[in-house]
Amino acid sequence: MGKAANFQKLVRNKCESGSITLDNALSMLKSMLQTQPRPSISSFNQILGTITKLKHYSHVPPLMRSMGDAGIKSDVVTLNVLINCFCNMGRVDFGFAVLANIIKQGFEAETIITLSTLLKGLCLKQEMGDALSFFNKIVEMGYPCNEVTYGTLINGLCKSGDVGEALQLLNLMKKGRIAPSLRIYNTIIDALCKEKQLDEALCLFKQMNERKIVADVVTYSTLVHGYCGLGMWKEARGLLDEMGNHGISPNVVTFTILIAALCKDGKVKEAIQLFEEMRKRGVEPNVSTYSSLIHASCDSGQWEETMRLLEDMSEHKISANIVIFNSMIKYLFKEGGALKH
DNA sequence: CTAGGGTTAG
Repeated sequence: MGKAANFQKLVRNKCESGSITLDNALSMLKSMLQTQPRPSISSFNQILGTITKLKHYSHVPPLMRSMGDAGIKSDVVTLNVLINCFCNMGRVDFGFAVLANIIKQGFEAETIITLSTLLKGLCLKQEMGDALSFFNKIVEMGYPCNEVTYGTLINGLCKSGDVGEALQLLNLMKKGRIAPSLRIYNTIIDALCKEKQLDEALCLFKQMNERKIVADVVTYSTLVHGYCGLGMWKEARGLLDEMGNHGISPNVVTFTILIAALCKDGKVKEAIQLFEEMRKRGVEPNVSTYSSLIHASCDSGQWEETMRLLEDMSEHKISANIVIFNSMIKYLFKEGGALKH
């Protein structure tokens, strides 16, 4: 293997190690700028991509400027990383300016990645009208939208509260023979549940089965949340058992959804019961689980229970956070509660 | 090497 290929492999291994920090990446890139002969652009891309994954978006544009100063030529991948960073920094407008450069180099099959990235940028800014018309433009110009393109827009619509439009897009992609993935179904089911359109959500759940898409713990947890939101405890509990029959174990989030809902409805006793059940089943609670229980115990004036839960938390090496302290402070200052303790 | 989600607590 040649020296250059070896180097590229070294960079790749380092970036994929999962333990790389921003400083590692920056110093690696810095030394690469001084290396002769120049490492390939893909090695630079790899590092810029890593910095992006670490969410240090604002570092990328100046780094690319110093690469340009050092005479290193960007390729489409480099520019896509740059656009992605601009989008995540809320500067989708800068992203579109870079698009002009890419289009000057001619259209390529992978241009759809650039366009999908920009679509995400518009969604992040909650400019859904612009996002929809940009999507239509992409279609009009004949770019082959793929599952990710649809997924990006569907997620944006769901998060902005427009599930209706999201459902229309789901149908559109089916017409275009693009198979919706599990993540798309999970996104829409979650949005429907939050809008209390449980029937619609269950309809999609059924449709998933027909399409041989296997629901995961997120799908089930989302539906449990939906049932809880309507106070349908029996159904929520039933689904918890049903997922087990499908070989999917409820996790800490699934249990916390149910526990929180029971707490909110004043069913503290049942919540504690479920809390104990999850422990017996080997699922460890997290700070959100405790938060729900502590809030409920404060609300019902059961200070001893609150203290017991706090102790329990510290035994499990979980620190209380601002949410938990808020519940306790609220209790201590209301109705002279602080005087009693 | 570049694009999407990820369900929970006040």
